[in-house]
Amino acid sequence: MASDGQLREWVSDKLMTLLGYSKSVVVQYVIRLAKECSSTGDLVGKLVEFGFTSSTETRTFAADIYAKEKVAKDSGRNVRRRTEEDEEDGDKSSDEEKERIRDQEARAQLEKNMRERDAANTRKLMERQLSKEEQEELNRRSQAMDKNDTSDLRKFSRHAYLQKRRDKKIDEIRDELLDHEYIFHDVKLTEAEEKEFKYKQKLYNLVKEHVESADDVGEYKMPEAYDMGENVNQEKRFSVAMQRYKDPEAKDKMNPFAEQEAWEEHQIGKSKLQFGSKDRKRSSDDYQYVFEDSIDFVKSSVIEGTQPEGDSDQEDIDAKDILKRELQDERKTLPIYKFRDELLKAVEEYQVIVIVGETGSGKTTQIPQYLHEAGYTAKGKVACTQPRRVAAMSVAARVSQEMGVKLGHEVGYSIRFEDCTSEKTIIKYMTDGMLLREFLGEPDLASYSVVMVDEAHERTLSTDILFGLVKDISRFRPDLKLLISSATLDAEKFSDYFDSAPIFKIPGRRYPVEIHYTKAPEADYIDAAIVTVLQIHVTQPPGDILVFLTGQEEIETLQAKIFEPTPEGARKVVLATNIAETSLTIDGIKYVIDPGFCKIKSYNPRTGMESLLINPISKASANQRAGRSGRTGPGKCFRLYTSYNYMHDLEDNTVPEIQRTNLANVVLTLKSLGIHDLVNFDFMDPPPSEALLKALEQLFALSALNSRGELTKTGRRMAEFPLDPMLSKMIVASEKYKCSDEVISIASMLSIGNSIFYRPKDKQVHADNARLNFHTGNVGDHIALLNVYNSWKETDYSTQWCYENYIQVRSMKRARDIRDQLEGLMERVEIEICSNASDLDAIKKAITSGFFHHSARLQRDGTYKTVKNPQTVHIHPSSGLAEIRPRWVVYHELVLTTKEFMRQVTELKPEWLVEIAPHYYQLKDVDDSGTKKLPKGQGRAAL
DNA sequence: AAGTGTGAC
Repeated sequence: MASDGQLREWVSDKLMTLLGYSKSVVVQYVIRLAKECSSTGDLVGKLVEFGFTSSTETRTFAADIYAKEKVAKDSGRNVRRRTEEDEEDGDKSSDEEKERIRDQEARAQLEKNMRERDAANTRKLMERQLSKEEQEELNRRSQAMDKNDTSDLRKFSRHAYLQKRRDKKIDEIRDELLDHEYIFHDVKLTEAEEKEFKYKQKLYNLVKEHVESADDVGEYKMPEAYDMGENVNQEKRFSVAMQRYKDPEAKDKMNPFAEQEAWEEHQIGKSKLQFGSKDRKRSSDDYQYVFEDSIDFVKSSVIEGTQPEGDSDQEDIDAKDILKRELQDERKTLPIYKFRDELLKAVEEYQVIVIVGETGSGKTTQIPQYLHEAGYTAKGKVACTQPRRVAAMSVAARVSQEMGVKLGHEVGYSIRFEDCTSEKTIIKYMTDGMLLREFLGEPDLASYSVVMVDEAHERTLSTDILFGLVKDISRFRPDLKLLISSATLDAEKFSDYFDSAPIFKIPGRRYPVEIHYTKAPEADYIDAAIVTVLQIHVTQPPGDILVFLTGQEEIETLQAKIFEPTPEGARKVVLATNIAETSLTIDGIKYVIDPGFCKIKSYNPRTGMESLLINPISKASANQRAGRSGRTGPGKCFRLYTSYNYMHDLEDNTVPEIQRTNLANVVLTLKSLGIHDLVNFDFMDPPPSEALLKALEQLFALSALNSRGELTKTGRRMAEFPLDPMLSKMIVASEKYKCSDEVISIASMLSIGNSIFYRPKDKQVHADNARLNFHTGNVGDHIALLNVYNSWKETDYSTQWCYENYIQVRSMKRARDIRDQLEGLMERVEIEICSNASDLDAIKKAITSGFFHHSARLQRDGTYKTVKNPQTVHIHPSSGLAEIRPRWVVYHELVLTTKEFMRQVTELKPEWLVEIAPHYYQLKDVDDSGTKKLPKGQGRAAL
């Protein structure tokens, strides 16, 4: 054992440089010191005397030792023994005992602190008026205390414990290393020992580095929630939507929609929960995993950037203080400005022009203004369609600013539920679906002089139909100018479709993107993605990573608050679905990882079944993804497939939606526009004729079309509703059953989809119970939805009520919007709104009038068989009737997931089918005589 | 006893 003098020297030489505490040798020594001291402060003084600096660490150290000394009575051991015993179980348990005592102390202290704070808050409350949020927080806290709910406290102390434990473990390693150095510094080690020592040293340095930087900037920190309250603030809403114009570098974008909050919180909660457990499971072998299993990438190509020369990237503007003149100057810096005159000349010369404008070229904001300046608005409005609502809004807002007019006056936008236009409006941004609706009221678009179909390459259902329609009217309206704007890849195709229309190219502002492919195909793309993320992290310069996955299940740990700025020096990894392909832009992304898959919905016209399956993406999609890395600087895209795969296995373009969807609604729309010959309608990519026939057949059965395929009065009324024809028919039929009030509520709820109820993983039982409340009496899922809507209405559309019943507020608000719209349309089709809530059969008959195609009958084996086009199906387990299994059911939709499921199911009396749809069902279809051998209680007698 | 790609009217 070293003398005190030696020890002192050793400590100052070795330990002080490392600012250590709890080194076992020193612990031993200091414990002796501590015994002589009467307080922590006293001990600190002694330590400083001894050679420690008077730092926070020293004070913490002193407090730690002092407390330990009070608890532990064992102080007589020498250095080596103690280190050895540390590894023994017996000592561990006593350590744990100490931890527990400390844990308890910490909890008691915290509880005390919280009570004190609570009391202080109460005093404050009496002194001043608190804000609503503060009051809520206070209430919540005091409630938690009242209920003696110590879960928060436990969490807190557990957290503190883990933190301490981590520090302790790090110290242990360091102690070992120091001991090693101290004892063996002049002893020759075996190779294995040497290796072990080196490994521990490396480990310690890594961990230390990590811990030190994590306290500062090394880790991504969850930002605080962005709270906007109940009422949507227009100014804020637009300020967010227009962020990209204000500051292309801005990284703190915020969530524009208040109602999104609850849902997001729920989602974040889910991901947090799962993150913990996943992390634990893997942590043991992660370290080696990274280095052993790396993926070889081949840099294969570079997508060239496009940066017009002399282009100062000054999009930085602040809407409030900047003069209009400066806005005008800025317009001139856009790549498109140089092509202004050329473009206007082309528009004058040709009726249809295909514009290839890359991102950032300014086409969407500038072209309509150029057209206005050139006088086209004198002859009629300029329409510009967008596939997304937010785009229509934000672009309109920007343009109105540039033109110095109020939004909604000369420049406006029109989207569902929101018409921000007036008689003055000459430039109108709108969603493509909205223009399609306008066709119904104005089949020649007489009030427009120019129609610009933007983002045409996205090939949404609406744009595809618009193509056919605008091409058609352009023949008898030579004064109507058409601009089709698209991405590079399929410009030729658009040109061909529009009778060889000239292609006008405008460069954008894009940085080059390096494309890397894997050398060999990867077996598991999720694993490959993880490895690639780590590889990028270790080998590549700073920049955030975007990973494209197919679904929520894969994402799980999605960081919902991706819009927050990345702390300096940290790297952010964003896991997203293809929502990040088009719908939102995340700044700071430098690396994209593209596993090459996405989920695609497809429709089988033969069975009428929809399915959502994982498919390989298209080349266009892959390039779109790659492009996401080159927005703010040169980027890199890592494709988790080989270049051979890319060249030979991927399709050029994603199959357009029109070829993989139920066309009933499309056909009804076209028919109501007077287009009879659908088979010869000029689709850019014609849908399968089978799908068209199926749609026609369906509409005929719904009596929307007569036997000659002409629109009937019912059909005309149905076309007024922006709904699936079966839902429209249900509404039209509700007139007869005098229950239109209930039926439009049901229709609104059904058209939301299956996002009404939610089941947090930790509260599934509660959520299921809450849901069952709406099913009282086994009324069926449709009536249950009605119950949900009406209950929500009774609570005056309460958000709190939604939380209590595990219902998504966002979906409910949407349902209310839709219902309001439907209510307005009822007047147009002259259906009186009348309520008949007590007669459930009447409501069910109205439902059956729309959905009689979707009937199924129970089989002996407990499965169901659809009545027409027999196929085996099952009631979806989320249905209230899943266990009841009525003999006859009508269902809303059929989805193929793990099985063929009927979603939203209601019991049906078979005679209704013959009564309501005699042209579709004969008595023999609903005859039960062939099923005599059914078990008791399910036989004929049940009828 | 299950499963939520993305839009739009």
